[in-house]
Formats: sequence, C-alpha cells, structure tokens
Amino acid sequence: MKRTHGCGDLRIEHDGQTAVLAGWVNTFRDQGKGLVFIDLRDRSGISQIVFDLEDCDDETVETARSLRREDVVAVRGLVRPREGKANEKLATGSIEIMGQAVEVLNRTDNPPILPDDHEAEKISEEVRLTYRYIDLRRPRMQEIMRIRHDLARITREYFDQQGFLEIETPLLIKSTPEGARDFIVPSRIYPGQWYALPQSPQIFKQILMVSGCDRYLQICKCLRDEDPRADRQAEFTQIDLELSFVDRDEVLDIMEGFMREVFNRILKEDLGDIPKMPWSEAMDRYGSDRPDLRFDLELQDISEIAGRTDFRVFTEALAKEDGVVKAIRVPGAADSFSRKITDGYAEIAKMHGAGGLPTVKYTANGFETGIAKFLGDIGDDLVSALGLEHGDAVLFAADTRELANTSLGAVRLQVARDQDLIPAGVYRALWVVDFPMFKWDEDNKRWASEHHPFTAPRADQLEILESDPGGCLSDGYDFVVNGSEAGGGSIRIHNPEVQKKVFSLLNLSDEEAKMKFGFLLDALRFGAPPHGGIAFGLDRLVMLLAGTDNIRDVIAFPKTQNGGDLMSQAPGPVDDAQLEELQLEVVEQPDT
RNA sequence: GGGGCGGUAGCUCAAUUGGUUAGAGUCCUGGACUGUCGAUCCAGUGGUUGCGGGUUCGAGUCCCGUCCGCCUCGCCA
Repeated sequence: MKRTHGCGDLRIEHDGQTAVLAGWVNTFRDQGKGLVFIDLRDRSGISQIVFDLEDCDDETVETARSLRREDVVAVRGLVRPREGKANEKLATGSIEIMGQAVEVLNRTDNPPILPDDHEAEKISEEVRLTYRYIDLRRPRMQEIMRIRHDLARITREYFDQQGFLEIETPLLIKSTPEGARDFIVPSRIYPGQWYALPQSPQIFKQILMVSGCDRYLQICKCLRDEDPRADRQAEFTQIDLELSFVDRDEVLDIMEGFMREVFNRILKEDLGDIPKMPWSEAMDRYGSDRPDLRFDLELQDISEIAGRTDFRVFTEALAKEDGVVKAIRVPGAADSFSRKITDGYAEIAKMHGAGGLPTVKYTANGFETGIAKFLGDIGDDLVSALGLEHGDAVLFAADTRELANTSLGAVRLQVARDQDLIPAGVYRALWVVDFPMFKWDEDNKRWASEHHPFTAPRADQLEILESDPGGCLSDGYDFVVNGSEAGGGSIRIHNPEVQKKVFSLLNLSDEEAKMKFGFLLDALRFGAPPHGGIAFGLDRLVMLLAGTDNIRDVIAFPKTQNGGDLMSQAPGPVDDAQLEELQLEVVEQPDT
C-alpha cells in the first residue's frame, strides 16, 4: 500500500476518493465485533478510520480490533462525511475513512509513555527525555520542530537576499583563555595537546572579513562547558553573522529587518517601534541590561527627596560613593502586598546584593506600614514625584547605583508576574546599545570584557580607553525581546594597535596574546576591513516564537542539568584501547 | 561547588505517630458492546518503595551516605 495523503490532509472535498494513510494508532475505540474506530496520526494530523463489517471482511475487522496505541499501520479506505457527529476538535473532523484494508507495518511494545500533549504536562521530563522518540511524536513537539525549521529557512532566505554567504568554520579549534570553560578534545597525533570545541566562531568569522568574504552567515553549534539552566544548554545553536564596511546603524538596520521578517512570517506579529536604548538608561529605568518593556513599573531616582530624611537606610546609602535611593510605584498593590509577599521580594533583593527592601503603602490615610514613620517630612514630595494614588505600594532600594538598580530590577520582574502585568501575545523589542567596554573583576583584580575582547570602543571613546577603562563605552549592541536577550554583537576592532591595547587592559601580556590570538592579530595587520556582526540565539528565538520557557522543549535531543543525554546515556566510558591511543590515563580522584 | 524541591506498579499519584498482605486511576491482558471520539461496563496481571548502609521487635516513613531529575546562586568573554 502506498500512502496517498497525510493524516491531517483530508477534508469534505475529498468525499468519494480512495485514500491510503499511514501512521501511528493514536487511539482506538472498539465498539464490538462489527465496528472499530481508529484515530490514525502522522506529522500532519489525525484522521478517524472506521472499520465496519458491512464495508470489509471479518479478517480486516479482526486485524483492526487487534491494533493498540502506537502500532504503525497503513490503511486504505473511502473518504466520506462522518456518519456520526462531526468532531470539532479535529481539522479532519467532518470526514472519516471507511476502512477497506489494513496493513500492520510494525507492532509496538507497550509504550512507557504516550505522545499526548495533555498527558505530557503531567509526565516527568525525565521519562519524556528517556523515551524522546515517543515524546517527539506529540503534536506540540512537532509544531516546535516546524517553527525551528521555519526560522532556519527564513534566516537563509533573508540573508541570502542581503548578500550573505553561508560558510562553515571548524569545530576543532584552539582553546581561548577568555570566556566560558572550553570543552576539550585530545589530539591523537600530538599526545598531550588539545583542541577546544568552539564557544562561538568569533575569531574565524572576523578572519573571514579579512579574507574579503564581505558578508558571512552560519547556523552553528556553540559549546560552553558551564552548568545549564532552564534557558541555557551547554550545547546550543547560534545564527552567526558578520559584515564588512559597515557602521553600527547599518548592522542594526539589517538585523532589525531580519527580526521583523521572522516575527511577521512565523507569528504574524508586527514588532512595531524598536527603540535604541543606551545601556545606562536601561539599567537606570529597568534595572536590567535586557529590560522587559511589556510593562512599566519603572525605577525612579528619589535620592534628592530621600536625602532629606533621617532614615538611616537612606542616609547611609547616599553617603556611599555613587549611592542612590530608587523606588518603584506598584499601582493598586496596597491590598495584595501581604507581609509574606513583600518578605519574598526582600529575599529577591537580598539575593541580588541589596541589604533589604524598604516598603510602604499609600492609602486614603496616607502612608502606612513598613517605613511609613520615616517618611513624615517628605511624604508629599514622594507622592508627587512618584505620581502616587491611594491604594499604591512603593518598593525602595537604597545602595550604590549598581546594586540598587539590579536588585530593584529583579524585584520588578517578580512583581510584574505576581500582579499579572505581563500581557500575553505581546512582543516588545529594543536594542540596548552603548555598553561599557569593561567590567571590574573583583576576584581577579582586573578588567574583564563586558562583551568580548574584540569589541571596538565607540570612536568617540578611544581617547579614554586607557585613562578611564571603566567609563569607556563600546560599540556593542544586544537585541532584546520581552526581557530575553535574543542576540548580541558589536562593531569589532580592526586595528591591531587598538586590539593590543585592549588585550593589555585585560591583563593579557603581549606574549600570551600572541600565543592565544596571534593569528587574529596577524590577520588584522594584513588589510582588515572595518567590520562588525551579531549572533542570535536560535534556541531562545524558538522559545519566544513557540511560547515556552524551557529550552529543552525546542531542542530535539537536549541534555539534562548534569549534561547527560537520558536517551543515549551519554556521556559514557570508552575502551582502554582508545585511551591508550591518545596516551591518556584515568586517575582516581583522591578522597577529600 | 552551594541552596531548595522531588524519586513508591510501564505512567500519574496515595499510604495517619514507625505497625496487618504497599493501594487507586490509567496502561496492558481477557470478556461484553454496531456510531464512538479522553468511549463505556466486567474481571485479571503488574512492586528491588532510586541505590547502599544504619537505628528498631518492626522502616516507603527516622538517621547517614550516594545516584538521578527539576528550579536556583556561583558560572555562562
């Protein structure tokens, strides 16, 4: 029997046609000796097959009666309107296939789980990942894989039209000192020497610019040996891009066009206005370098007003270098903010380094609870500064600017979730620009790259690169959607002298830099064009497009939090002979 | 590496203060049923309570260790 249609393809206009479907038995309903219903499922959907003694022979009905969930069968039959009621839950619900012949292509063992979207929400992820081949049969997983495919296809179409070439870069490369922990691979030919798997193709794509490639695209795997999270895997996929002879705004224009195309074609959503927001503004207003613009709850600086109280939490914070007092007005939250809830927010604030989270409610009786008694003289000014109305609550952060921003920013996110302020089906994008070049690494007492060591300082910042590294702004940019960093990149350094200065600020000696990045420094000396680029996190984009907060949902064969694959049981041991060939020996870890 | 939650039948869960033979639904097996669609009804099979130790007359339950899964802090240029 040769398949003629997909299980989700048949409609009332196919009435009278003979069709052959093949797929998995989704459910069966055995009505007795003479009548059996089979819901047959494939990638395209589900069709109801009915076997009736009046329409086919005993043997066919008996075979049909023997079918169980997830058996694989082919069925030939006549398409006709349903004799019983139509099933509005199915796209094919107005028709059924009057089964004439059935061929069992493969029986299944009793399946440990069923590919049912409703069940899947209850089944532990551990079991789903162990039997991933069954889990992936679910309509929802098939839909996500389709979205992922569409994104990859649109990516190639769009950037092809923009003159980009898809070029592969190596997987076995040299380990680089900066950044995440490398996965390493032993060299057989040079025992004791190692390759690293790429954390990103960064250096290679820059060298492709030096090579005159002009515009590069790659959908590539990146590997970082760090602990995973709900939105992070050690092995993930980037849409990696680099362009020559461009400035920042030309890059942003092209990339913005890409994002609009993706959201238009996959979600039928118009991204609307996409503002460019300096990093310092994002931190000050939202307490995050990836602000979620779907709701307000902006951080407001009330340092001037707060400085007029005797409240020690405020005055001591303001006495610090770059100390501030900031506040969030939470409209109408006075009633719902129980002690338990605000204590929870205080925990979040503390987790992000704040000492606590002063809170107050503003009602018809004025300020109540929390730090109300300390606000006596400044109450009226606070009301007008924050635009308070009766029934509002106010959350404060008093600390250095950085700590106040980040702790209050984290609280802002949780408050928005709790107060149900995040609208569904809304996508708000922005560019965050003008990042600092460096952040101070307190542990190692040195400057570290905010983005990566190849990010160019903004042209107007070159003169303070060495005199004031902490204040120097870069030509970097992040694309942020709904509070999620979907992509990030920069204009790169194309001048070897500037690159050397940056390495030296990062405390990389000339010798080290030469050993680790010598080939890049060399390339920059032989006619490097101005260039810049970006990388989008493909997995995170699919998460956004599919509306899931679990990255494992958008990866066909993901790894667990311990980096294991429950289906294939990776990682695992290797033969002694393999180790011998590599001149490797496994040494027992001494007890500690 | 730290913190939190969890692991009992193939799957989802229950099991009182530590106390009789560890139960239910579902799946599966057998039977009934000619318009079902989460089919229904009847009967039955199914257990290393993650693993290893300990306390106890007695441990799913308490203690110690360990493995696994999820969330999270550190980490993720």
